[in-house]
Amino acid sequence: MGRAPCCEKEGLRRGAWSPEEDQRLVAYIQQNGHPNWRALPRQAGLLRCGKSCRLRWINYLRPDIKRGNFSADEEALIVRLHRELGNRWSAIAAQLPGRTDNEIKNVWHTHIKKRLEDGDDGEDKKKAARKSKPAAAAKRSSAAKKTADANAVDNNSEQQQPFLTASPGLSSSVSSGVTTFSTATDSAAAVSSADNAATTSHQQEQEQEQEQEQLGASKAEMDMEMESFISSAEFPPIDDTFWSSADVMDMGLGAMDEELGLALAGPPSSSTRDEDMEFWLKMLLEAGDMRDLSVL
DNA sequence: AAGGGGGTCAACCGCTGTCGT
DNA sequence: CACGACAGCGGTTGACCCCCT
Repeated sequence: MGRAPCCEKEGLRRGAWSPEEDQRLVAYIQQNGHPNWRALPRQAGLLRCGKSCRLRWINYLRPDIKRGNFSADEEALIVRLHRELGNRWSAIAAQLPGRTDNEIKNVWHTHIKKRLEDGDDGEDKKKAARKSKPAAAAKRSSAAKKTADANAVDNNSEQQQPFLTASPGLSSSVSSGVTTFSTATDSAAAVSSADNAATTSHQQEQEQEQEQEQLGASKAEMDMEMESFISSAEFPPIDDTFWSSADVMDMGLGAMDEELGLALAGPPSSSTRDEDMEFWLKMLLEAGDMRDLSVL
């Protein structure tokens, strides 16, 4: 039926977003929401395609975005959900509060998939040692720099900075304050994944139970660690309107745990990424899931 | 010290699903 | 019912950065 191009290409900016553009977009959405992505860039005074604005907001600027490395539990959950849902990244993302489909997709292709394909312990550890610290840290700091730049642009409106780019401490395996941002999409995805879960075979359930037992289920321990971390961490200032508008205060860490659900059996309370990696590798090997996963 | 190779991530592209008219 | 507009999704790409040789 001949679709019109998503936007007129002429005169529209492409590529990396500047701090000014970020601020403009955030300020506009903060004030007006995003009832119409197509019209948004024009109304916000941005020379961007509506899709580009949407993507930028969803994947980077949204106030509830959780940045930093994925914890071992998150990766485990991704593996499990991917086994159940396939490449339905948005559905998977719906089960991981604060994570975006794009991010999960990236992590899958760059970390998890390779690890599962390799199944090579020694090589893995070598890679993990290389990746987990410097590279990842560099990337994070790069993102952080961007935020810093944005902050520098408008120091006066600092308290309005919605960006939740991870502070250095947030790059650890422990997640930052996690909230959910309930959207129609998320709900739909949650419903679809729930449907999917309902069709999960009894055998899979048994496997999951066994896996949970094997994982040691130190959930309470993890909760304590999480709370401890959050209470000690310093978060960037966030405008209250974001929290209220996003309805995020309704959901605390307990709710997050519920959302992650039984699928989440936390690792031993490891505080470093390397330890997470070791846990993860061990878990995969011991859980006997590698047979299934290697097919992927 | 410098260049190449590989890893990572943000952003783009094109397709599909949904909803309103 | 047909059509168009829009949002959302998944695959892919390109730029950037670090490590290794």
